Amino acid sequence: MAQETVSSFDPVTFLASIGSGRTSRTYQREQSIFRQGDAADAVFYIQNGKVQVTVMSTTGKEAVVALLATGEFFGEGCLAGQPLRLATASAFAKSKIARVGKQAMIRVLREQPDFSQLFMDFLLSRNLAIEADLVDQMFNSSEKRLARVLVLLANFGKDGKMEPVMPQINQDILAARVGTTRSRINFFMNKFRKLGLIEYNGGSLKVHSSLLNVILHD
Amino acid sequence: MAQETVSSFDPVTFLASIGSGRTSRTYQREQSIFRQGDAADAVFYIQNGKVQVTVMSTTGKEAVVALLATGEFFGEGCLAGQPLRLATASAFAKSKIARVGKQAMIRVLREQPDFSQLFMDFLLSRNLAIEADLVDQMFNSSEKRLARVLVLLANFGKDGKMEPVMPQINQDILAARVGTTRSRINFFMNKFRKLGLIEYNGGSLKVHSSLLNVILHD
DNA sequence: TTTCCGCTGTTCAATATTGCACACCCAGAC
DNA sequence: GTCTGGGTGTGCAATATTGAACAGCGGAAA
Repeated sequence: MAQETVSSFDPVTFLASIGSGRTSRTYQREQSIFRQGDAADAVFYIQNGKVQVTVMSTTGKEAVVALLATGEFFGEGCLAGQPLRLATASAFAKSKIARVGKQAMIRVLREQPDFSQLFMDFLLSRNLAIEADLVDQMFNSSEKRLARVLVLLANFGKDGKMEPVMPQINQDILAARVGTTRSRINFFMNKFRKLGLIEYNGGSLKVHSSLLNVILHD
Repeated sequence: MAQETVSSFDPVTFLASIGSGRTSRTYQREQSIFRQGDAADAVFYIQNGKVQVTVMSTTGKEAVVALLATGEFFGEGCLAGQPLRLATASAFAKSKIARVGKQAMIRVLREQPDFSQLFMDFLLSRNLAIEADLVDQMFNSSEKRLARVLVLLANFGKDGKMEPVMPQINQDILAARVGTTRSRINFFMNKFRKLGLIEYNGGSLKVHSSLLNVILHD
């Protein structure tokens, strides 16, 4: 269901025709799109760029719940009746984001079967991704989780190519994404480097996905 | 969006009218509906009962990914293009389950806006639930996770009433749901009992949700 | 009744993880 | 050049968690 329909339909062109209820703007890196606790009254669509969704705990810890790329939605929780944002979304790179008001979104989902299907495909794949993250957390040690995240990042936003990971990734961000402390991340990054599974040195990071898979499937 | 539409529409009546492509049958407690690795070619709907969805790791560990009740769907991963089941679904209590073939489901989603909306509402709320589980795993210790799971179980399948948890819950199941070992579950269950937060003794389990919330918000 | 079996209670050593420290490196600001 | 801040490399004690025992208990089956 997923792939076929997505390619046969251009959401950007479609979104442009919605008229009122929709706006579009550009965000710079680090700029927040909405913050945890804000009123939740719109859904967003990434026309271009990358967006990070994080949750802050009451104790100050931060967790990266999703890292999304062009063609993905976020903020859809409001459609399920969430009055407030449960997470903070911010541009991870310069991004062009479309905003569709909740009421407009509901109307469009009802009236436009093609768009509805596109959105549902997104929900389904997002569901799989979160579930995979959850299972990963429950089964694997932080070492394996880091290996998995590195492999995911190496392929993130790239068709099938591999290797260099986005420069804006640092050990703190990895810690939040993996769900552990920077101590641990640093420890394993050095271990992986010594083993030749990754390469880095201040400059950007290269990941040898095939090698890291060895860690994953010990 | 969620509640209003769900109540204005009866999926069972609707499902009965689909005709071919849909079947319905009863499962006894513990009976599996599909198993991890099976071909994924249908979506299921709980007309009545409770269903548990679990994932087995390659190392033999088991994780409970979802515990679903009347009115919820499962096996929807196949709509996202999953060829094989990633998890095992089994009846947690005697249950009446409707099975809708993948093709029939796709057709119905396209042709029946009401049903499509119902299903989308389910996907949205399921998304929130999994995300909540993920965040819980990333932030909280097993003690807090157990407290949270107990509170969720106390309300599971009940309107707003409280107290007695399903009898079929044992410490192994709790361990798989919380994502830890039985050692740990046993330790905290005794701790909670000593503190008067829960009551049990071979017989069934009673949970004092309001008291357990103290643990959650230490 | 006796046996068997599933579940709970309890222990414990081996590991994994956290939470802090503090030194170092380096590029950009001044 | 020097300062400074962000990121990295270490180390380490305090905790949390695992994984595996083994005993006891009570109901169901034989």
